[in-house]
Amino acid sequence: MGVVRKTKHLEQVLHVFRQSSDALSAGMLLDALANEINKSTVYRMLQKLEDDGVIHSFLTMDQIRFYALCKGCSSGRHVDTHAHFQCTSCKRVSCVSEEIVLPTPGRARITSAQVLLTGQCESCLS
Amino acid sequence: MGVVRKTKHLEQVLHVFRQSSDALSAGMLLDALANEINKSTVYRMLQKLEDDGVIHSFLTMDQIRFYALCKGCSSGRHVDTHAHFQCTSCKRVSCVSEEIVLPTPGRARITSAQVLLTGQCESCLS
DNA sequence: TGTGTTGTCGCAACCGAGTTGCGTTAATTT
DNA sequence: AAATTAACGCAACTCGGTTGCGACAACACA
Repeated sequence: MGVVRKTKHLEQVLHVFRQSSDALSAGMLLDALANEINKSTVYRMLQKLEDDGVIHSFLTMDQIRFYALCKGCSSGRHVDTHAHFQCTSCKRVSCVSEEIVLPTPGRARITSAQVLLTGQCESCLS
Repeated sequence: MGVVRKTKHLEQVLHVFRQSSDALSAGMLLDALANEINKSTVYRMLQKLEDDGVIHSFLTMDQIRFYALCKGCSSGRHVDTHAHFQCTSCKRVSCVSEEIVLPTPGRARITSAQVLLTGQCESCLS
């Protein structure tokens, strides 16, 4: 499965991701595209891009899914133990480059991990 | 603010939490109470209990908020850098006791952190 | 023990992120 | 150029969670 056709809309979405250094939610994408693309189209596209490993997603405290075109992930193996940071003031979400050492509870087999830091970013503090 | 009256419902909810070693979602609580308590009452109670520091909450991969009456948190200071683990098979969520060392991105001020591990638990593996 | 205050409850309607079914449009194959 | 079918738009839907409001009951005080 995955993305098989290069449509105009796909290019637009990828362009928005490349422009932005932050992670984006579906709503932010829709706004950025000035509602040129239908809501369900955007959701379907994000889902496919994630299946293809082009982007990865995670949730913030207010239950909204964010998507990011992360450096480490796109080229080869998937780096999924990096953290994400959301500023409570400006709501922007960014990837934290540092790797994190995570514990393995009992004898469970961990397949994925997500770390979300919340607080105030540098520019909102000043 | 916070909980100021000891109602029958409050006792029931706290009892369910004490019985269970896992974290619970609002839906699970409603089921456990066999719908004796109204949905909005449960949500309002969970919100207040969280404000009071009696329980803490976090999100799982499928965007559902879970609540836990955690050991470290209830007595004195709030330990919020412990992880949570959800089994993809049985959907149960538990607290991971080990503390985690987290990075501080740039000059941001981190106020909270949540770590979610996903995988298969010991009993679902066997 | 009775009465007033007000926190809590149940109900029903609502909100918003995300999903789905289906008929149409357009990218790719031949 | 025609056929195929992935991707699209629309509208209706799902579901976790919220809200406004009138009714009820926990607590304080007499």
